[in-house]
Amino acid sequence: MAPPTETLTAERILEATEEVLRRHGPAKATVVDVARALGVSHGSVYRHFRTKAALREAVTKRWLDRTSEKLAVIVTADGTPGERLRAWLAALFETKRHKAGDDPELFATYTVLTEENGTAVGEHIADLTAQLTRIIADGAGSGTFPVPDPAAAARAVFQATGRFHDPCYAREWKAPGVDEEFTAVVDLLVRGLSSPSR
Amino acid sequence: MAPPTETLTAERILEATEEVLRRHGPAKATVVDVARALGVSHGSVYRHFRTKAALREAVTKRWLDRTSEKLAVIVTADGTPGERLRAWLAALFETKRHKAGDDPELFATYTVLTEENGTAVGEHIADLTAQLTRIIADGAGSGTFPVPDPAAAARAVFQATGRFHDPCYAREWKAPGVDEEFTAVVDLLVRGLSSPSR
DNA sequence: CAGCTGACAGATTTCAATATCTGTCATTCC
DNA sequence: GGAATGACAGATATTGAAATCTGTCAGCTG
Repeated sequence: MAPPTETLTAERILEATEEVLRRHGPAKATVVDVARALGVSHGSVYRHFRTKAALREAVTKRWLDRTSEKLAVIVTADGTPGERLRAWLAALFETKRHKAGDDPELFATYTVLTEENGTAVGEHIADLTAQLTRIIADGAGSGTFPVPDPAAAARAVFQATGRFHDPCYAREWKAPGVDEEFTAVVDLLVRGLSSPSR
Repeated sequence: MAPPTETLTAERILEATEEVLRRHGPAKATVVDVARALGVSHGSVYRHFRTKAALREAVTKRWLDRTSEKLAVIVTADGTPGERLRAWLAALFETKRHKAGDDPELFATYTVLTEENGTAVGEHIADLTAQLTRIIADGAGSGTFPVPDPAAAARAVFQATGRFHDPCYAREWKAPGVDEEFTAVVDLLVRGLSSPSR
């Protein structure tokens, strides 16, 4: 099916793995399937990834990184810290909601993968909170967000908005009124960050 | 095993059901088990609950209501709205964390039950946000919390603190530093509620 | 010789036969 | 007569034997 003449690279294996996951789901996607899709023996896959778990972790990381990269643009964009904070949170919500809504099966698949890969998720969350920290630190510098510890504030904001980005709430993202709820939470948080009484 | 001479009541059945759930877990707890524990035939259980699902829902509701009742006390307690809000949120966290930590298996069991019983959970959440609304409305009346819509603010606060009461985060409640994270989120929210700039 | 293959052992999954459970109801018991 | 029983049909769960998969490695191939 895939051209078997190209050299076998980790990237090509990851590509094929994602395709196999999309087709078969997380429970039935096997290394043999991946090898078959690439027209090679499964032994060759093990040359690039020591175990099936490592392969799944790599493909998970790849998926999470795509989100991080998308959001990174907003961190350094124009606008006040307040605008960027709102834009960043809205983009995070929108991205996740889109992924969950467009291809629910693939999203469910990756949700399973993230559950079995605490490390990759931890790093992803660290990435995202680092981005948030930069925005809030900008606001701390300019006096918009008079917070003593931007990193702690970023963690708090990230956790408080979990309902709008954590996969465990995915099924509620299509309910009517979520957008109002999202706005209400973000407003409350921005107001909290902006409050000078510290 | 249980005295078979007492009259069979819905409450006794619920009691026995909780015990069977504790022993066997959500997957292997059967109506026959419950009947056996009560020393009656399973047909008798069906006289009080139309289906197994109804029985499980009733026992779930009972469990959730125990939490609601505990928290209701704080709503009408002494203290400023700010103090009561913090106390209420802390009690909610503490109660859940205790349940999860003391008897992890029973907690896991009830987590499964709540997942299959959207309705009971919805009502429970409605109960809790109503309690929160009363506290915030008090604050709105006294000027402590100058919010235009206490009910909306209550929903936002409840959702923003999900990480500290939603069972899907239970495994993180024993991590070091959660208390600081809880405090950070609550501080941010209280500051947001207290901010006069509306 | 670097990369790929395919046979292999042990672990895991599938599948179909078997057992148990759910929900009903005619009958029994007090 | 109201409450409980237990046999029953269809649905669901368990089990163990057979099939498949994971991870290794000695040897093949270009």
